[in-house]
Amino acid sequence: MLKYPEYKDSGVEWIGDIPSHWSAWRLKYIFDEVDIRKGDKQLPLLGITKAKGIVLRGEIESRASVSDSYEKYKVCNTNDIVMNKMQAWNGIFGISQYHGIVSPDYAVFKKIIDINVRYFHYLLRTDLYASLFRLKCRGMGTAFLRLNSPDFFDCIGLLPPLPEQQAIADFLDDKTGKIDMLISTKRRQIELLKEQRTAVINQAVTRGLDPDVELKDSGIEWLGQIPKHWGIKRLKFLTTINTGDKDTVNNIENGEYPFFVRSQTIERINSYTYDGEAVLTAGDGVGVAKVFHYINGKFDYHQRVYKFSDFKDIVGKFFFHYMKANLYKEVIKISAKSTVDSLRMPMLQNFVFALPPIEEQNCICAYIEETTQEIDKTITKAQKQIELLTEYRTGLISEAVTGKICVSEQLAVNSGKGEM
DNA sequence: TCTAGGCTACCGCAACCTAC
DNA sequence: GTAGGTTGCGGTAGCCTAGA
Repeated sequence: MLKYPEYKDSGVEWIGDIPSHWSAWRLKYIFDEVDIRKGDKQLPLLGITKAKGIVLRGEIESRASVSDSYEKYKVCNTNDIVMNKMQAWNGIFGISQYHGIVSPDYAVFKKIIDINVRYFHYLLRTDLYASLFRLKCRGMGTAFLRLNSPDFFDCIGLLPPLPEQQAIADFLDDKTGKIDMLISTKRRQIELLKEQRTAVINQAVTRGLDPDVELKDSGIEWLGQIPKHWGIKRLKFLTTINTGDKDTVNNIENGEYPFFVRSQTIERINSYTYDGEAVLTAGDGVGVAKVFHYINGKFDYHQRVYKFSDFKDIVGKFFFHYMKANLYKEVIKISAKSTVDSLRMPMLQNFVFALPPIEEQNCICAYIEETTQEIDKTITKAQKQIELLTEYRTGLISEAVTGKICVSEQLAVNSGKGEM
């Protein structure tokens, strides 16, 4: 990366050196606050996210309520900078691409000198500025951290010559666009790998490993066809079902044994009520038919967690994979919409298993473990690549907007000659 | 007495509301 | 205008109680 030929002390400790031809101005000389309240329901309601900046509220998952009356909502125009006062310390700023309205708790700023707003979009969202805004926030030590407009105006903004602001914004649009595309490709790859993983397990536990095997109708709608030599058995003939007797509060930090509660998180405890091979699943809540654990050893479990153990004619691991792949299909049919659904014991006891001979079950489990291990490795690698790309993106933006790197050779040569 | 159905409390988050 | 209280929502977990 190129450097500028000459740097100077910015005079601001937290900024450090800046290119010698750049300026540092208080934000009050760059922006003014606009507070227009129109109450116009025709205008789109906007929100801000860390990832995307300003977006239509309908496009984001916001749990916040919306007031019946829009009288107090603030109007923002295209190219206005909008700040979520309560989240400014987290880099929640954005340049609006819309003419719309925002929450009364947001602040809307309009430029009062000729600047490139996209440059400031990048600058104000850096970790450097997020840290500064956090220090400036009122209400430290309380639940309410807010950056008020006077404290925002009091901050120093870096001001390269206008053509350079444009060049930095163009450079970052180009680079971050490419990085975002790469990240998006990696995310899609992870999604596909997860789908592949599910499909591999599903196929193996309901059709076996031989693609040419002769099939028969299972007689169960959601199960469809199964290999001709497989049997059908109900769960109650394959395992014993129990529930635990503990509550989540019984967990002990750094306890000796695993403690299975209703969520995916495995707590710790110093007691154990079972020692052996078992499969566990949440008995109610959102984890129903989604949260599964396989264990072979000592553990304890919650009063609303089902334990399946003492397997007969079925291998524990096969039971685990089969339940994880198929139980949800059955639970959906009986569940109410409430978040507190409960597995009905009769449904559970009569849940149908397509059952290969024990030897084949072992082969299927070995195949699943070998195949998913490879898929998991690829997923981990892709996740690591996303982390690295995200870090690179953050670093690149930070270095470009603070002048630590120069975005073009021409700028490096001409620096100092540009004008505001 | 035990199990499990169902209601409710609690928590975190984010925006709205209002007293000062 | 600001600070801090309130509200709504989704998720998690505790409590009460009817029925076996």
